[in-house]
Formats: sequence, C-alpha cells, structure tokens
Amino acid sequence: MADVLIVEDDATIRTALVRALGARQHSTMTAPTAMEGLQSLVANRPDVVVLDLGLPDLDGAALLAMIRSVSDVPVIVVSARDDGDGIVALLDAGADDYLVKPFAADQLDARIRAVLRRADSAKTVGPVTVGGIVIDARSRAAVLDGAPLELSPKEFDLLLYLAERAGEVVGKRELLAKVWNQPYGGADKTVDVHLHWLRRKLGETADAPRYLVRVRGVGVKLAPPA
Amino acid sequence: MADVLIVEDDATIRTALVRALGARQHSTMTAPTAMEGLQSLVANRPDVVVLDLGLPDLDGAALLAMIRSVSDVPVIVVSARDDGDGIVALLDAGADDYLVKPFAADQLDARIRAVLRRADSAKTVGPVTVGGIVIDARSRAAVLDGAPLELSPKEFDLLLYLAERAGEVVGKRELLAKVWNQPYGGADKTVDVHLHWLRRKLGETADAPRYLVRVRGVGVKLAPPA
DNA sequence: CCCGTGGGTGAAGGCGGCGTTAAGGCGGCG
DNA sequence: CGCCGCCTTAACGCCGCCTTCACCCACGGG
Repeated sequence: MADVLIVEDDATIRTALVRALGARQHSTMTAPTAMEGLQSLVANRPDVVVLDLGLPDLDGAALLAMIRSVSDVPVIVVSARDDGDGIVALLDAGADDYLVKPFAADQLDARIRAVLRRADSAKTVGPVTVGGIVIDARSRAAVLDGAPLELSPKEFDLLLYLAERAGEVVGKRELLAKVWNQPYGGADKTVDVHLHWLRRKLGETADAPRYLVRVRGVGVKLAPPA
Repeated sequence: MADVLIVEDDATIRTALVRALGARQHSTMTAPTAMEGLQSLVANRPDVVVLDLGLPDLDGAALLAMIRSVSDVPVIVVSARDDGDGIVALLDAGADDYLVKPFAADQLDARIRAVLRRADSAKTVGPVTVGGIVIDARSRAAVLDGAPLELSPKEFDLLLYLAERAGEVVGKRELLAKVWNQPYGGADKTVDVHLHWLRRKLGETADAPRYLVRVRGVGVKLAPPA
C-alpha cells in the first residue's frame, strides 16, 4: 500500500505498529530517534511519516520543521496527550494529521490512507491548454504566458468554449446558443463585442490575430499561433 | 447520550457502572460473559462497548477479535492491572481506549464521550490547509498564520466547506444547500453577510482579497494568496 | 465601379450582482 | 427572567458587466 516511516523511541509500540501496519499491506521502516528518522527520510523516501512526539533527542516540533525543510512528505503526528494548543501549533507547522494515544491501528491506517489520497489527488482533472493559454474551469482562472488573465464571466465562458474546441471553427449562432443560452435570435453583435474584448486581453488585434482567428462568413476558431 | 454495552462478570461492579452511567444520561445493557456480550452486541447494536478483561469464559483479547470480526463499534477495555504490554496488544487488536481499575465513573464517562466523538468524526478525517489557514474539523479550530481564529459556528462551517474545495469556485446556491441545509430558495444574502464577516476575521477586504475571491455571477473560491 | 454583407471599434445606458450596515428575532446560558 | 451571541433579513448604493447602437472599414460579387 505505502512505505511508512515510523519515528518512535518506545520499542514496544514500534514493533506493534510495524506489525499492525504490515498486516494492512504497508511497508514499514523505523527509527528510534529524530536524527535517524531524518536520515532514513532522505535515504528511503517514504510515502508517509508517522512521528511520535516523545522523542529523546529532539522536540517533535523541531523535527517537523527539519522534515519540512527537506521534503513535503505527509506527516502524521502521534502525541501522548490531548493537548489542543500544541496540536494546533503542530498542524500549523506543517503536520498533516494527528492521533492521540492510545489509538486503534485501524485509526492509523485510515489516517494514512486519507493523507495519501489527498496527496495524489492534487493533480487530477486537468485544465485546457491552447498554446500559451491555460484555462481551468473549476477555479475559473485563465493564464496567458504565465500571467493571470482577468476575464469577465462571459469572456471566460466564451474562451473556455472555444478552447474546448481548439482549431475548430465555431459559428456565432452556436456561440449564442451554448454560451449565451439563447436558442434562437439575439443580436449576434454581442458576440463580436466580446470577441473584441477577448482579443484585447489576449494581447492581439483583429488585424494581427494570434489565437482568435476570424473565418469570414462562418465564425471564429481558437488556435495556437503558428 | 449513548447506548453502552457493559461486559463484566462481577455483579457488584456491573450494577455500579449501570447506575453511574445512567446518572450521566447513558442507556446501559449488560452481559456477564463474553458469549452473552457478543449476542447482545449483534442484537442491540450499542454505540460503545465497555469490556472487562477478567471474564470467566474467554480471554479478553479473543473476545475483542470476535467483536472486531462482526462490528467496528468502539471498545473501551477495562483491566485490573496496569500491564503495559498487554494493553499495547489490545490496542493493536482494535481497542479504542483503556482504563485501569480502580477508576472514577467520571473517567469512564469522559472516555466514552471521547471515543464517540472520535468515531463520528472519523469520516471527515484530517485538517485542511490553505495557504496560512489551517482548519481542523474534529476540534473545530482554525488558525491563520499561527494565530487562532475565533469563528462562529456558521462561519466555521462555511470556511471548512470552502477549504475542502480550495481553488474551486462554489456557487451560493450550493453553499445554501450544503452549509445551510436549505435545498431550495433562501435569501442568498445570508451568504454574502457571512462571507463579509469571514473576510473581516481573515484580515482582508472585498476590494483586496487574500483568500476569499469573489467570482462575479458564479460564486466564491478560497485560494491561497499569490 | 458600386453596393451588400460581414465584421471591427468605440461609447452609452441600464441592469443586476455584490458589499456593507443596521435592525430584529431567536435561542442559550446564567 | 434578562442578557448576549448569532443568524437572518432588509435596505441602500456602487460599480462592473452586458447589451445595444452607430459608424466605420474590408471584402467580394454583380
């Protein structure tokens, strides 16, 4: 399932965790001190770290800071006491989750799965890219050559619709129907005006288009520059 | 408060626990042996099990394993001696907490509440981080750049909901439905007002947002500052 | 060469979303 | 019973956005 690094000084708990996690299909490696934990972290690159706070050589928060300076690996903190303020401080310092002893092994397993799920779902459904334009529908943000584009709602919808059909010529009536939700009629001048504004924000003009190319009598297409 | 199954062979302790928990608003059911406890478990589906280790017919760990094979109900183990290794083994086997005799009834009550709290918040695992904001659903605590945020209940729910969808634009209707539990209609002005209060507490204004970005005509999104 | 059509550009106006403030009601807690 | 937070609702005003209009130019066909 995952490679788990356990940093825990109590040998009894350590072996118990190794067995419990092993039974749940995780690979484990252990370290009894903060320093050895750090070394193991850089050497073995685990998927997640389970960090006990009561270490002999270093304060847990200090180790967490050192971990964060070299890696963004998810860290689950295990503390002996239910200390609200301390926990908040640790989470703020970069911990991903915490557990208070005593806890069931299933609990730990669930937390591990949760942080892993969060970690790899960070790069799922992708934005649309056309040349130097990147459009993300979920955040409704658009970027041109690395710089954010400030678009009005209709401008964004229009650009997104065209980008999803990049290279394809789209008629003005189709745009009115799909972007403006007007099945029929409607002054298609509105489309012209919005295209004009889009062009301005894309840093181009109708005479020298880079992305928005007019096809006379048919419509427009969004295509990457030649 | 909760339905508690007490598995305990000593009649004196049993009735004492029933009275003590009853006085603290819990419903109780009892079983003097492991076998009867199992039967009661499947028949009555309690919210939590208090399990004494010194049962006549079965080893505590064995009963715990059997319980775990049929249910994930929280189990609080009560043991006569402070046996470190045995306790670790039991926790590893799936116990959620433990107490060593003798103990005060208030202690048990506190553990029951803690276990239940953990159990029903187990499905919303983990704190959420967005930029300098850290939100923990279990403790209902939020932090901004290391300083605690004092949020009203609705403000917290709103922030949490947005943080769980960080970067994604969320419509006001959706917020009314999910945060306010109003499937239809409703004056979405309420959302505006709460967003205003949230912004104030986040140290930002609508004109110069850092986290709460309004997307006109669509909704809002919570995003880390640029 | 003229005219019709399609498109580019600028400006004006109205509408509606949104920010903000304040008042009132409701429930919890002492 | 009274206080106090919290939530809701209403009112007001601003400003951004969309639409519409007017006028221009470019192109292409008769």
